[in-house]
Amino acid sequence: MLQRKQKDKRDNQIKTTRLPLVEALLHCAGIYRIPFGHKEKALSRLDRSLIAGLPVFQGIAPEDLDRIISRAHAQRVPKGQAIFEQEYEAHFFFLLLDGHVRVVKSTPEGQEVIVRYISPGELIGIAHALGRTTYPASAIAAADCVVLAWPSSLWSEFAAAFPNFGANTYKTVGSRLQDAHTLVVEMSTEQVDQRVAHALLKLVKQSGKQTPDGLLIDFPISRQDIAEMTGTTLHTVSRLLTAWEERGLVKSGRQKVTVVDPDRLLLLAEGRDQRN
Amino acid sequence: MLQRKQKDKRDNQIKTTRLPLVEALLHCAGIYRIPFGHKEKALSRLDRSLIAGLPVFQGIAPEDLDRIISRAHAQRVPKGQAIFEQEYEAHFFFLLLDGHVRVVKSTPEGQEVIVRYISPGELIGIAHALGRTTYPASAIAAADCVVLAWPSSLWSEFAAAFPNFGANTYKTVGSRLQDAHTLVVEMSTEQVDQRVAHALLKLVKQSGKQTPDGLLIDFPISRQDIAEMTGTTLHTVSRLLTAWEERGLVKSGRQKVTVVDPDRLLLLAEGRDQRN
DNA sequence: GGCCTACTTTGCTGCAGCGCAAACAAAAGG
DNA sequence: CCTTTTGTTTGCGCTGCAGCAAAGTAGGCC
Repeated sequence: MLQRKQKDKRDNQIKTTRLPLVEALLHCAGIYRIPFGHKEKALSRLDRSLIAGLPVFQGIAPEDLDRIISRAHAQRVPKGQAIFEQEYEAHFFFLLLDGHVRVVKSTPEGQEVIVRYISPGELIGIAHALGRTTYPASAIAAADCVVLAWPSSLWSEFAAAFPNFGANTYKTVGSRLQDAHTLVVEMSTEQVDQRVAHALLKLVKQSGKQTPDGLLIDFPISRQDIAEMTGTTLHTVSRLLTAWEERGLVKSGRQKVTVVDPDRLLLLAEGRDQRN
Repeated sequence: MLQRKQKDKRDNQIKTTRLPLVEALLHCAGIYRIPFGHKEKALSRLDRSLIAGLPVFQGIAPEDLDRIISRAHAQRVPKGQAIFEQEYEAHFFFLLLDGHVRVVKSTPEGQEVIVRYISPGELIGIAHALGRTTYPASAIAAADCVVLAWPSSLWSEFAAAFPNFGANTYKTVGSRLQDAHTLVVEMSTEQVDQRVAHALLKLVKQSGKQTPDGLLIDFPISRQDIAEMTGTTLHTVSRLLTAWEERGLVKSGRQKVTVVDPDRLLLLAEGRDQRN
């Protein structure tokens, strides 16, 4: 397909240095705050009752949930930093509380492919649930993030002690497998414009925020990112977006995309577009 | 990428009619045979002791294994027939005992993508382990097959009663997720020739049989099949194979591919090929 | 044996979209 | 405020590969 010469800019991920996990570990107990650069991030509202509502913890008794959460460490990850990196020993698994994360696989040649985006409430780094001891991909904070981290060794312990927890994470793995397969099908059968359209629609579905203009993708995303999701180049993505903007399908700016007309974009994604 | 006009020949899978599951159901007890067209297929050697050696049943007590196997029905599937079809209710899950199966996803437009090949000993149709009630893809016998079939309702029962069974199937799902992700990366970053080379190498690794000429892919596979694995057209695959045959990398005939020089093919797959 | 069907080969044409290059614009940082 | 960095736009040429067409070939089947 393409042969993007290494990763245009964003060379070698200089910014994404490995996180010292010691830093910013706050015990989850009652009300607390994590200082977050200029703004303070109040975690008080992300208490047990809220966490309990997440799909991962569905069907788990409150006291069990307490036991699970009490073993976690909260951690903040500034935009651009790695939560974990491909091929490293998977010492921890994570729950994203706030922010957005992109999961990236790098080829030996240094090209990068964005496998998926993670939204708050989802698990990441569950390498052990896949029967691995190393992370199969890197997780980079697409925006400032807050995560809960557990030592990986606890994963099997939790899964054994709380069958629902195991079942729920496996359900996650299952649906990710299906997503991956649809992606393969898209990559095999669709033209670039359809793939990009599909990618935008997925992003909007996953984290679209209603604005006067339309549905805004709620985290910074560059042309390069979209290119790495769809197996094309940032140039082509740029051209497509400007063309679509002229047609009133989307509206976009620096690291920002708003889908104005999802219906027509869907038509385009499915190749049932009248013009071109 | 491509835009293969529907599925060239092999129109609408006329041959892959749905199987009457009633037919050829033999209870797994002791030594038995399934008549198989011209040749008789002796299943006597596929008895418990052999089945017990499969990864799926690792760590399961012999008496539990008996209980599991006693609830299965053996079934033969002639080449070209579907074991199950996409979108149908997943009433059964299967264990492939003999033969080879291709897992195919069809797009609404009628294009088909081969998601993976299944070898003997692997599970298929485990929709319930993915949290689905319908099959996400079709499974077509690439050669005459023998499968064990269980009603899907038993899956959760087994997983609960025999933790190892559950864990092992989840491990399967996990590794399939990883395979799918590598496939996505390949589709995103590689040229057609690299993708085809990688596909051949995977097939050979999975079911290569040593022959005087080299490693033969041990089931009938057409140019069209390879094209559907790699997101290209049978024409391009044909051209590549003849070119490679001239260079002594492979040897191929009708529905038959032998990899003569896996090392040089790997170089090509990784784009470290000297010429072109 | 001979027909028919399914698979394969090969040439030619066209174009989607990549590679390269260069200018621009908006943040960030000092 | 100015400078630097990082993301975006746009033009142009080139090519990998799909699309089309048509002929050749191997098996299956009667």
